[in-house]
Amino acid sequence: MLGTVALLDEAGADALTFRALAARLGGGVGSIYWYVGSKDELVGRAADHVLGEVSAATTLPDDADPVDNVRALAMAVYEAIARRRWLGAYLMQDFGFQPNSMALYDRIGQQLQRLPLTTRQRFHAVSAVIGYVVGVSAELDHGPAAIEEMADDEREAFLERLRTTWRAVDPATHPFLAEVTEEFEQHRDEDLFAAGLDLLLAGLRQQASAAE
Amino acid sequence: MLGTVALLDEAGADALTFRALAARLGGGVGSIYWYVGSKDELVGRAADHVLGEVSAATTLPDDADPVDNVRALAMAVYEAIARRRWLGAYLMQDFGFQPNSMALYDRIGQQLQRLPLTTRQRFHAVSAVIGYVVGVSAELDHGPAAIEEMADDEREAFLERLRTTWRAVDPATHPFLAEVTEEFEQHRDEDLFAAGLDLLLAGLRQQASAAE
DNA sequence: TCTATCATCGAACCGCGTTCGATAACCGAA
DNA sequence: TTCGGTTATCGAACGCGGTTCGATGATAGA
Repeated sequence: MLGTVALLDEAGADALTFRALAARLGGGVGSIYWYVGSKDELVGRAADHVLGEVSAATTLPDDADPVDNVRALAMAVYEAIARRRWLGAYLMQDFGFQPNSMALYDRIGQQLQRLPLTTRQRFHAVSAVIGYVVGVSAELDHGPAAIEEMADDEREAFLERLRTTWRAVDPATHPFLAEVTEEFEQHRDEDLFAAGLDLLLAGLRQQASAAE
Repeated sequence: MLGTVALLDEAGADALTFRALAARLGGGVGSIYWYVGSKDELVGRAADHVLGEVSAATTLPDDADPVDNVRALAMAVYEAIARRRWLGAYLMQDFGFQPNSMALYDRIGQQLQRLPLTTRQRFHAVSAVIGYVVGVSAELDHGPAAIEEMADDEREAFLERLRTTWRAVDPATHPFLAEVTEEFEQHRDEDLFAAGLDLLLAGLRQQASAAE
């Protein structure tokens, strides 16, 4: 009955208590502990499960540019985390310890094996990409990113407070904040993520081409 | 008495319960709530406080390369989070909402204002750097990074289990993992972080030079 | 039919953040 | 001096959530 995973995944998603989960399954609280040792392990498994799905749903053409393929994978993972915010926190915890996350690690690495890099450079690059993707995506889970879950008036109050804070900064002491205020108010998180990812990948491309 | 901040900061650090904190201060549990509305706010303030110290302790020469200066700031923040792991999680929550984190954001941005970039490019770059730094650093807090806190035998058992897991991967299905196993076992987290940061900054340099 | 493993259950435990009402200590005003 | 109100402190009690535990039923091989 590790359908628990799929259930927690699709149904109530996160913020799900053990008691609620047990009730939904029509089972007892203690039963869950026969299948899993702790809540962390449960959610960790669930996280790895959806990660497997994401990876499986992304096809990487052999004749495509390796870095483009890496980008495709990274964006897919980002979107998955953006859709299910709870993923981020748990991927941070144990990326590299669960089967599907290791598989994904390897899959990105395989793409880089087609580039003229040293083993160390590949190791660093893959770690950087995964660190960036997971880390930045996880930030969505906290702070302002929980905006969608707010009630309308609550959200409006929050945004208003945010705007007030930003407008209150002194252009003399914080010239850069003043410059990008407008950008900040209009930005889409996904574009931000993609732009940073492209910077990272540009650095990687440069490293690869430097070695011919 | 916001010396609470410094106390939680230096003394017990994280994993600190309200009751323990109150006891250490020789005060009552409820007293804390007169100064602060919630635990999140308390730790958030503490986080922003040390971030301010980190920024203040880092001098950026006006005649130095802007990107080098950004790198120096990023490394300083990384080291601070590496030293006090609890920082990462809280910086993720409210970076950009507290004074010192906003100031740091601006400070990085000011460096980029010396480069020939569009406002949007600067906005993306600063966000990417901060996202990378905070996100990747925060990953230290979870998972294997808590190694130092383990008892000796516990740590040894953990490392052994980790090695076993990695050695068990099939080179045929996971060729990349097989290639980097050795690198992984020898790596230092700080080098990993720096390597990824340098890739990101290389991409940024390229973007700047492309615009002359 | 007996027995041992598998599987389930939910009451109870425990630690946590948080709330609350009581209570001083201080201070300007009458 | 006295009084009302703000400032500041306290800790018992609440509610919630993960986890433990012993009991109990199912299932199957001997």
